[in-house]
Amino acid sequence: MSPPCQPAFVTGHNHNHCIEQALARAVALCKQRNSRLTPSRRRVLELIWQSHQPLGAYQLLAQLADEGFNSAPPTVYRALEFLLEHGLIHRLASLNAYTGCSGPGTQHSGYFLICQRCNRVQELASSHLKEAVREQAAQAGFVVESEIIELSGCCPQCRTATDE
Amino acid sequence: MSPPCQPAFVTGHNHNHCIEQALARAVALCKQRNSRLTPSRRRVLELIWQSHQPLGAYQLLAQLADEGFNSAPPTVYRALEFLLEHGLIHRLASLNAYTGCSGPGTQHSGYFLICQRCNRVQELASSHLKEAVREQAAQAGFVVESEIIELSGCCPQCRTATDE
DNA sequence: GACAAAACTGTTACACTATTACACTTTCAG
DNA sequence: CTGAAAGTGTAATAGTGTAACAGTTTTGTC
Repeated sequence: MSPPCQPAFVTGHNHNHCIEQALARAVALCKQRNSRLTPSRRRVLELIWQSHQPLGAYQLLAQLADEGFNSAPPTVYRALEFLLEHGLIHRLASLNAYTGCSGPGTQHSGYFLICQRCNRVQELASSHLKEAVREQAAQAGFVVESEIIELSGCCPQCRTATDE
Repeated sequence: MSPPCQPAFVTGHNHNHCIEQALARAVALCKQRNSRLTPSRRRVLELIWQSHQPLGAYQLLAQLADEGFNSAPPTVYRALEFLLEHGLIHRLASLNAYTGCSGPGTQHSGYFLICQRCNRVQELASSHLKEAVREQAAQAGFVVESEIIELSGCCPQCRTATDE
């Protein structure tokens, strides 16, 4: 499997690589699982990967409509459901929006950094953080089944931009 | 100021204490800040504190309507906005619902344990977790301004219940 | 290939969550 | 008392997500 996508908050980040890799991984994963990456599902995934700025369901819907796809809400929600189930995208609860998963295939919760200036999102893969979370929950006798960790703030690029 | 509310996932938890304390703290805080805890604001806070199960805006609205309050959406959203601003409640992004803040006055982000069996929510106040979060973000050059941490799973009481 | 089951898609309608805008009333400081 | 600020009432609407059902395509099996 190809390597994980480059982090969003990296200078010199070539986003075409992200898109290509994300699509290649999705095709491989679906083949491996005998799942069908149909045209509308594939297109939704592509649209989500067009940038690291998460898109809402109705933004996706509008773009699909422009391209001649069916444009009723269930179309996009079904595609999103499929992509979520296969771990190809994540839903950001704080934004009601969807972003590409940077490391599908490996089972993981998403930890997200959300820049409030440029709206880009970067996924963290921190086993350290995961341990801290589980530990705190365990102290309360709680068994964690799913986690939402979304950190909003200012990314390094926007920080240097506002420093000037 | 009275001590923080007892955690939700505690056996022998007397919830009347939670309600009384929450209201007393709210009154004190608003007095101290010259803010007005008007009847509708106060009633919304009470309704939210009726249990540790978070309530949606329209659930609150329905209860207000039953009691003869004005029952248009802005009524409850304004009350929620006020209570959020004063740190008296939290919004759970994963549920679109609102829950009482167990330690208002002290500035803090909320970390939440959400039981998927009984729907009760307990707030964590973990400086350890907070540090881990900031540290991970800092490694990516990111400055955190607000955090959403919501852990869903099974609380200790529901765990022992299902073990039997 | 024929067939039935499963998966996928199209369509309509609707439920739930939240906000805007504007008029009106109450409260409070000077 | 009076003007400004804060709070409330009301109607309309925007944004997000689901339910239900019919029709089509794909897939596995004989």
